[in-house]
Amino acid sequence: MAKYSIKDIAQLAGVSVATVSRVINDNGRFSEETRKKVLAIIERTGYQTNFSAKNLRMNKSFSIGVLVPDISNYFFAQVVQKIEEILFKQGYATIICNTARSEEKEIAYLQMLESKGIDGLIVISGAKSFDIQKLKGPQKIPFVCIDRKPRNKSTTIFIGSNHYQGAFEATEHLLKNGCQHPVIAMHTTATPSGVERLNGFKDALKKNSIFFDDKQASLLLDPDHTNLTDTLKTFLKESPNTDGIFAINDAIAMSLMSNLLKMGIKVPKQIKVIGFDDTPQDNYSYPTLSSVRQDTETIATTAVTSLISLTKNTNDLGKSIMVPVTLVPRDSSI
Amino acid sequence: MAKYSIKDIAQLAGVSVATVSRVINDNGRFSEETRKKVLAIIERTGYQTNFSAKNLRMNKSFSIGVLVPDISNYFFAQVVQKIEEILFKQGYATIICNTARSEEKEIAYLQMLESKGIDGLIVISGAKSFDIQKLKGPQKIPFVCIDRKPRNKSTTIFIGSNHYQGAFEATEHLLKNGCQHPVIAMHTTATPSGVERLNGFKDALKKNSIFFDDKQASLLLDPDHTNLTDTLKTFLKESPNTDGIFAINDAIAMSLMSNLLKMGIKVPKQIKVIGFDDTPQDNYSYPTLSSVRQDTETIATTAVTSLISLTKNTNDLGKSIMVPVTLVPRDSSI
DNA sequence: TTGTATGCGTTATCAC
DNA sequence: GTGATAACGCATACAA
Repeated sequence: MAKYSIKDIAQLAGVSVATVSRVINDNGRFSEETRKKVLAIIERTGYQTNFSAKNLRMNKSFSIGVLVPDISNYFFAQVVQKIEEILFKQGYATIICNTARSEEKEIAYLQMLESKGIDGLIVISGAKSFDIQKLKGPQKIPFVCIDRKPRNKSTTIFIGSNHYQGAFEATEHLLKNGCQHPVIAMHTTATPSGVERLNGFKDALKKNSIFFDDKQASLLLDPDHTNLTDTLKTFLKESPNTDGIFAINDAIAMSLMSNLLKMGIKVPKQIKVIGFDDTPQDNYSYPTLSSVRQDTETIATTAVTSLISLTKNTNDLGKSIMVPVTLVPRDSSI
Repeated sequence: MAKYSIKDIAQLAGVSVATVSRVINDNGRFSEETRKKVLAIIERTGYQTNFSAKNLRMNKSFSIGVLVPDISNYFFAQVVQKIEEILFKQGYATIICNTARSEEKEIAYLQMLESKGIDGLIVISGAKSFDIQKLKGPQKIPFVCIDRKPRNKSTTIFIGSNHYQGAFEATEHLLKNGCQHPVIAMHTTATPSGVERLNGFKDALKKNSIFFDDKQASLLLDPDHTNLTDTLKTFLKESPNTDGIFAINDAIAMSLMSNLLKMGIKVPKQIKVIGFDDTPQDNYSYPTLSSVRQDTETIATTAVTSLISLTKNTNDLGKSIMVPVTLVPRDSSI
């Protein structure tokens, strides 16, 4: 026997397909007796809904797409994992789209997702602003942005950690622990979260009456960490007073810290270091790395909830949601 | 105007739907003139194939499922990323299924994937053997296993790193660098790859005429790393001669190393450490962590190629493919 | 070379 | 409370 269809079930149960459909979806009226009868047959045959047919008929696909720059980044992976978990509970499949930061791939993905008739889209991070107009179809798919600037705010809901707060607290933490010349280490290309973190850093300095010198206090790194050692050495020659580093993420913090140690500079004694993201490795490095933890759980939950609500009504469009972060002090900054 | 259908295109182009379909799929014969005409309309309207309809008709979904225990594990993330990249190039969507090591979730996922009519399945790791019989449908979906033992070998293609070789080389590396009492650190629950690594470790000892004492030479850890510090201390008390640790993955290696340092034990001077997976953090820890690199690129490519070939013919069923690994010595073991 | 007609499995409308 | 049937968009067998 090939796969059972609703028709087969109807036949076996001695009812019509309409009735079977009603029972399956608990939609409309039917007697308790037929309900039991139909359900029994379904159980016995192992009948499964054919989603392609259902999708076609209902113009709904029960799947949502997730656009992410790099799934092997711990923070992204964490968020995607949570998103997927929640979506699955709600009956949605998650189609993962790793754009590898390529605009071209992003467009190609968008096209495919649209063709598949996805019910919604979650866009995570990315340097350029996200433009839903890239979709060809007339009716735009609902989408939410996590740490990614939308081209047009009023077409989406924006969710992100309070990067500003995190950076501010991290910087003040350095100052309180005695740093007089803290610097910020970041990538040359800035995501929205990166910009916010920079602002938090600057404002913490300002509040403590420390002048922010663009050149002296910002250590700019290649995204792929080439020549990191050289860049660091050059920087320290030009900013010899550096006694604290706020790194925009843990990967940068880690690699800087290990380079400092190799150069014979003691962490945290001579230079204190603090990162961002609170990756598990922070506990295992030597010294252990201070960091700022993002609440991935809340971010993911909020994103999914917002998206689902968008599929039902558009009241929340234009909203912006900020998720608090927490400072996690460890040995590298104390 | 709502979304365009093939019917709309036909109308606009002044041909029949059949012709449009033929042009779109380059299937059957049609004149160059009509081809151009139809394509022009498609271009102008932004028409996109409705996959739900296509799937229903062709009984094919152009999407494949990936079952993975934990996407935030670096190795898994890496493999999934590559798989997704290759699949996308071939026109397939990747549905990610994070089982969180739960049997229950796995079954639920399988059901959903089957309902969606996925064309194939890639199963990554997992402690229990994978049983495709969990699927309810009559015709079984083609699938391949990466580092996961299938219940029945002849129903799949198995792909995995040469864990044995990696463990063997890592252990010999420790011995060559002077270790006399190396131990293996691993989780209490063993995946297929874990078992292979243990075998490699044992055989390296045997080859070098070192007796493997189950108790003295294996450091068993909780998968969630609770009480790791205590476990390590107890172990070292009972095996005080320990001068080298082969950790079954980098996370374990890292956390052991940091604990050793905290206890005042010098790495690599007193105890050498080597891990597995070659995560990026290995370069940033202090000391940098020696490891064994898995060739995620080849693993992913092989998995996808095998799966696609399975969808076309079943000749390769039962095959087992082993991907070489490479030793990456760093400071922690020299 | 092109058109007509059918059916894939489902839901929803309408009639009974 | 239940059944018959149209429609979703597409590919294809068969006709022309």
